[in-house]
Amino acid sequence: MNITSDILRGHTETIILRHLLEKDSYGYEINKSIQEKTNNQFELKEATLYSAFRRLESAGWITSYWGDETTGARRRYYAITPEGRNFYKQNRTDWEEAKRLIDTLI
Amino acid sequence: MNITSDILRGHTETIILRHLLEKDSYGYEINKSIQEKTNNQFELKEATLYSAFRRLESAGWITSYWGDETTGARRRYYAITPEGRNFYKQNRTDWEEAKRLIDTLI
DNA sequence: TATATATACCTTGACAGGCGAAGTAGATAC
DNA sequence: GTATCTACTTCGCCTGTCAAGGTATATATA
Repeated sequence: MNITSDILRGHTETIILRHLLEKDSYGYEINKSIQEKTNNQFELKEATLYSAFRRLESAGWITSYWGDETTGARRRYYAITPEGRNFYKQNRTDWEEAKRLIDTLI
Repeated sequence: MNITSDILRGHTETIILRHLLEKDSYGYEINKSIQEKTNNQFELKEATLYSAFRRLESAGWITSYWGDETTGARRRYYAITPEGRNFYKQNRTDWEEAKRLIDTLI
């Protein structure tokens, strides 16, 4: 199946933050992880992923730094901030509420 | 609470179709019904509602006709088509799948 | 040696749906 | 006579997704 962009919309940031709760990570790894978790049913498009990083960082919910890889491609790591954690929690709550609302309406 | 536009996105059409499964209806009534069902936690904005009608009709999922009110404001009634019913069913299925996916990711 | 593939990031511009704002118009309440 | 409710409509903005294109390093493979 494929989850449509419109249903995905609004969850991208929460999905990223969820991943960063566990550990600092970088775009490529986050996306691979999403694919694995969903048995390749789902992936974030690169442009979507990286534009979400920009939003999250400028909102203060994540910070970033370059990894010190001595070999291979460079990696930009992201870390969640305390504000990011709160934002994540709020999103989780909103999602539970939204699920209930949508379920009563469709 | 307020469900955000981004989470709403993609469900507007399904919500409308759901309502039309029961009976032919018109914009104002559909919106009132949504407000009642959700205890005023949620409403479709008029512009959103009516632009969704346009999409649904041009896609062949609903048809419309003017009511024969002899008093009060005129009403444009909408009826769901067989294709609309199929589309609705598919959307329901997709939603169940999407819920599961999102729940594993956030 | 060339070339394909995987890792890893980035930018630009188009597109689509939600929505604020504004308008029209008849009916009813006060 | 004026406010409120019913009922529909259009215009233009905003925002998130994504297709398409690009850069660069490392490894496998033919």
